[in-house]
Amino acid sequence: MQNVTIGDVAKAAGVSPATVSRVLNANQGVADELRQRVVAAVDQLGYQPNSQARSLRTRATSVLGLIISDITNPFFPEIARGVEDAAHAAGFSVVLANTDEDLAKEQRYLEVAAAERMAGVVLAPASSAETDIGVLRSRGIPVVTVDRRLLGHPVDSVTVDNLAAAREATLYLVGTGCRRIGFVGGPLATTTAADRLAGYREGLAEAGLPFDPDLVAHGDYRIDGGRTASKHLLQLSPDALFVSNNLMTIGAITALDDAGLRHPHDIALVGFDDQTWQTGLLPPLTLVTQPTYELGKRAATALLDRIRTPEAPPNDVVLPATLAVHEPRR
Amino acid sequence: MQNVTIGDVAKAAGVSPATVSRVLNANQGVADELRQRVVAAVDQLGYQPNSQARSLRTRATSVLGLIISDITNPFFPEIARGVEDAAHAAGFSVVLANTDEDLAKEQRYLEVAAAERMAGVVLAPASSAETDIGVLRSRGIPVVTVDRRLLGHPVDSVTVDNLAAAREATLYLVGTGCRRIGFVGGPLATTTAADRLAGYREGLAEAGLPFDPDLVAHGDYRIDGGRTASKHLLQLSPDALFVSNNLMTIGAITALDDAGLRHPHDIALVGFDDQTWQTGLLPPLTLVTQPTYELGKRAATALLDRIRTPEAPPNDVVLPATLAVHEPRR
DNA sequence: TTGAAAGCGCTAACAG
DNA sequence: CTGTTAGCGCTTTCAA
Repeated sequence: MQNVTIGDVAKAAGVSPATVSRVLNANQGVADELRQRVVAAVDQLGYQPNSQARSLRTRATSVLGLIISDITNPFFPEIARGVEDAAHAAGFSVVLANTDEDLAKEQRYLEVAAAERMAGVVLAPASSAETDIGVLRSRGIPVVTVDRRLLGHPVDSVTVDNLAAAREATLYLVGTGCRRIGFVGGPLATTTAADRLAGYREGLAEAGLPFDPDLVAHGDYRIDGGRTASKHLLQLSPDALFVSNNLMTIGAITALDDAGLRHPHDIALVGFDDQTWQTGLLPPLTLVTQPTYELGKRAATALLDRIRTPEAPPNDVVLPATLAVHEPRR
Repeated sequence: MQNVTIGDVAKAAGVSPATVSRVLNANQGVADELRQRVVAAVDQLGYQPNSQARSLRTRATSVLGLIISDITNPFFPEIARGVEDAAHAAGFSVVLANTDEDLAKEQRYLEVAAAERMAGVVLAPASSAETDIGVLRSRGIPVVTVDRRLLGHPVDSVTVDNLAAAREATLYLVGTGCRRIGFVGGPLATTTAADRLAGYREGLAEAGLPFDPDLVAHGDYRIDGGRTASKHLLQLSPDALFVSNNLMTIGAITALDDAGLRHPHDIALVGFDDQTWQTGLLPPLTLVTQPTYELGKRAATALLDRIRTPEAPPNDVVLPATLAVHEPRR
């Protein structure tokens, strides 16, 4: 029972291995009687095809890579879930890897993907310019970037309209009367950070407000970075803080707390990314909300499409991010 | 450049494939000169061994499975991260799968793990009694359960002392003066739910309080389940609610809100699992805190150990869960 | 419609 | 220390 091979099944069914293979892969015609004998033998022996051997022969695996910065960042589990659901529905497995925004680590995982001959990779690149997908490229392994784009390469991507969303959020704050809006940005190596900053600037411009570089501080998309950046900005007594990702929003809340400020009474606060903790807790927060699960799901389906038709022109899917206003009285 | 094989490298280095293999696998002695020629050829050609071929030959893969209920439940990303960090440090990749506590889905993923000849599986079983790891067993694929145990089979496990933690939390509530403590439990098919319930009962007994079955309601470890169960219990006007997992704690908070009750003023609330949202938000909550990352990491190392020494006796690692008291004034 | 045979890329005996 | 050879389990021509 240890290791049933196709040969064992063939013997048990009184046919050749080729016939078993044909039955298993729904190939050609196989006489009904033989087919039934094979099927019977398969589940009598509990046979499961060795996918290594199959891949070796067919030069195709059914494994996708999912390379993100950190599954521990609450933004990513939904993405991962979307990717997996789509992948598994198509008979693919997904291998997860965390880069921690580290280019070297990212590169190592790209190499693993190449060595494993993965069918394709969904990637949230650590850097829009420095991430190098050459290892995959040269082996014909397709890549779809998710959440972030890769500049300079024609790669499929599934992202959100960060610029529009940030612009809208900024205009919303202006609309509630804010004039000195501090912006907590992300690592500029990512397109999300760049786009959100651009949206903030556009919003300001559109409202006729000046852009003050001092009111911008960059964090690392993590709690502490958001806290530090916010603390810094709070010294300049802004009347609002627009924080450009989920974890940094938590950091900002902490910074407000540290400074003895309360939102929405003392200062306006707009964050990014709806999360579980939003439910019924804290004073509700106005947030830019992304269709996270959808992002992952679309990325996976785009990748699967690409695997089927490698030559189609690259495609950028851009989903809307919407502002969810949750401000009580001020 | 498309598909460099070991033969190409051998040719380029002027040696045999076997020698290249020996260099790559740090086998035996290879003369320094040859070794250098091989190394040079490898990175000149950008060669990466085909892991399918290697696995086929060696009958060993470097892929671990991680089968959990839902990566979207904030409890699991930390586990996943712990597993991955340990796995990657040992040169293994990890394939993620979500069962949604569905036995059929779980079974399918176990079969995938078998078909892929994974080196081992870290599993949070959907049911302590009904989950059947026979597919893996019969193929000699080791399993370590994490967070939950599997009853009736000698399987390695890495869990937390749920009983002790629940008992402690219950005693804590009694200590603050509570007498009618409602318990929101999880799906009894899981050992965590059973153990936590047992701990609650022990705590009650130890405090000399009666166990009232009416004060127990079971949810499904998800937000809505927690909300419904809490709502139900609140009708019996308990003076405390002890909620046995993270998502249901959020549901409970919502239920309190719905009922116009405020913790800690109107009712005591103790939850499970520290989470990001705990930081600086809501009125702080007393929580049973688990070493989640550690749980994942230990599970992976236990699995890797088991892969190395399949015959060692099964081992149950039990980590402590601690009560983090965060109650302001009432 | 079915079977025989070759070969995917690698490693492990076995010679030398 | 190195090369030759066989074969892991599968699919896919090619013949019959």
